[in-house]
Amino acid sequence: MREDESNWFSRWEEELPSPDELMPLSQTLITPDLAIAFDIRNPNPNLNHQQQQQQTPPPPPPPPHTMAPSSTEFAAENSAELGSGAASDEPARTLKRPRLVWTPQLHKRFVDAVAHLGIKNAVPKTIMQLMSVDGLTRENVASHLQKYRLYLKRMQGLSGGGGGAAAAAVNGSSAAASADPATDHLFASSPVPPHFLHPGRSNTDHFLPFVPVALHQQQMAVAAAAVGNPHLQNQYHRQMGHFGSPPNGQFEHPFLARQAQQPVHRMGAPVHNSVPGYVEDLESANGGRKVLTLFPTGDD
DNA sequence: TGGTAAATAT
DNA sequence: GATATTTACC
Repeated sequence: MREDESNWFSRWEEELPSPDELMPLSQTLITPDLAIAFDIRNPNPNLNHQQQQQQTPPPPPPPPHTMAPSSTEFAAENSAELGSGAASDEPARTLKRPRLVWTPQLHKRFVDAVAHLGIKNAVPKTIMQLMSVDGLTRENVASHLQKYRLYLKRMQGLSGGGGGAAAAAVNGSSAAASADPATDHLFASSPVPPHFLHPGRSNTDHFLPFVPVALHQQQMAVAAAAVGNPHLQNQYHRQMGHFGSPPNGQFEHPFLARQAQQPVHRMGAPVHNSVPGYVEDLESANGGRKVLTLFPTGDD
């Protein structure tokens, strides 16, 4: 196996949903009522296709190369409580964010970020910035990173330098050689850059021409399916203030993409196409729980 | 700020 | 009961 990085990029691009496939962020879904309810001053559906954040302060960890146009902003924002009289002032602040669900795709993004940064430079903050997922907190990433590292460790141990388990995991298909079925399921969703598994070597890992173990059709299929999934609609349902929610479970209000201030440029290369962000699905499960899903789980 | 461990939720 | 994610601490 010795492909070059271009492969990654290619794959990346392929896996990235095209602007057309993506749902035009929020605005479309924001009804006047919602706008008011959320105190949205500018539901302006016209000029909201561009990210206004063009700050490009030299990030400490220089991005290895350029990742595909990943300006996708998955929004991972929770809206304030409505009517429930909870915190109705400041939005996400000290409020309890809904549990974040790491979907295969979100995880993929994570892995990609880590891969491009290199394990060495992959720290929560940086990863978070690269991922550029709105609403994603450093804690979220740190937490996930912790787990991910654990997973990698397992892989190393299992593969024992061979690559069997690792390869299998990388393929993410038959997690037969995996350590934890459940854990692997998520992690296996995205390919694990080989160099992740073998430390030692050079220090500048973030440049290692890593090699996709085996990009099998399954992988592509999975990615494609996930990306091209028509379900990419951001139907964010949630319980409004009124508890008399219809049993059918209708979408109360769309989530609001919050183009917060991203101090760091996204991994996205100089892409001018304003790629609509991914969407999140915030489901208020059985009367109370709020789960934040930043991505449709179209994966296997 | 990053990493790890414990706590809690699902 | 196990796992996933969050929170607390170092």
